Amino acid sequence: MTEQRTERRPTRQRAAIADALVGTAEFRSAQEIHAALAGRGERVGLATVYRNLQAMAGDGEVDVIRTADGEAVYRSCATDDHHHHVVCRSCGLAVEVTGDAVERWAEAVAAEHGFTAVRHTVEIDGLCADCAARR
Amino acid sequence: MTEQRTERRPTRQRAAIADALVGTAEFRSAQEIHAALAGRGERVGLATVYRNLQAMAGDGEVDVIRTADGEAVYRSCATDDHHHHVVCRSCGLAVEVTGDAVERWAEAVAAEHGFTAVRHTVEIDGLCADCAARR
DNA sequence: CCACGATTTGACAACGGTTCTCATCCTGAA
DNA sequence: TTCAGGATGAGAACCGTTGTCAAATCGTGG
Ligand SMILES: [Zn+2]
Ligand SMILES: [Zn+2]
Ligand SMILES: [Zn+2]
Ligand SMILES: [Zn+2]
Repeated sequence: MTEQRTERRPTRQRAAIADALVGTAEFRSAQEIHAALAGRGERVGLATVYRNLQAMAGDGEVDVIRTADGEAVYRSCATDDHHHHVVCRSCGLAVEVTGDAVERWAEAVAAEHGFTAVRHTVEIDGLCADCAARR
Repeated sequence: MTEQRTERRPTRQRAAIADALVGTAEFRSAQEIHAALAGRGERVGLATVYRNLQAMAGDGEVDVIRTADGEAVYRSCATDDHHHHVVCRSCGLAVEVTGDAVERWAEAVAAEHGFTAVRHTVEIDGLCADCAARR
């Protein structure tokens, strides 16, 4: 359960990928990040992007969720603490939210059925105010 | 927001697929279902399994969730009402759960940030009592 | 400053799940 | 029964992701 911060070596590529993630409020796929880096002149292999992204996700440096069609999208979190997201279906805008209520509910309902080592994923999506207005 | 029950034609294949889903408490992938049907002598094309499965999911007849590696797995729900699942990471056992607390929380936290047309997915996973004991 | 073992990278092949294509088969309605 | 259009199946196509392995890179000890 304890996140073991695997010792990893700092490289230009890793920094570039991390850079591409900061500042963007939306979730981005590995391929989008790869393209963004390429367009910016940063030469980074696609496999490297995938490798680093999942390494970062494993270390909890970034959040990763699955789109409806199964694609993995990443986002650098503002906080290290456990949290969830409300994502706009139209523009991708994502805000981070927390809620003890859900956390406790998840834990309780699982325990109630004899489950242990419980984890959970909660994703909320809708239309942000801007996109709703632009209708 | 209202699920429009698309008029679909009844076929032998559709029935077979629906059959393969009832009785099993675990989530199964399209390919597993296809294999199960084949082994049972039911000849159904893989594409057809995919098509029907997503059609049923669209109509809310079955639940669909994504495994960690992005594979879509389906399960016929015992109830038509909105609910969630607690799934065993080891054996796949799934129990259906509901909770007004989460529903309200999701709605509230989304509205709080200006989001509308809100939806959500909540998946809880852990080790069921049996699997935990079998350690 | 340099040599060396361990990591990391990158180009490309391979993979696996899902979707597309389209000729053929069925179904419900007339 | 006939007919128009939805449904099916076999296989190719798609596409995100992972594997391969030689070459480049990094930290370290000398
Ligand atoms: Zn938006
Ligand atoms: Zn949580
Ligand atoms: Zn179990
Ligand atoms: Zn719910």
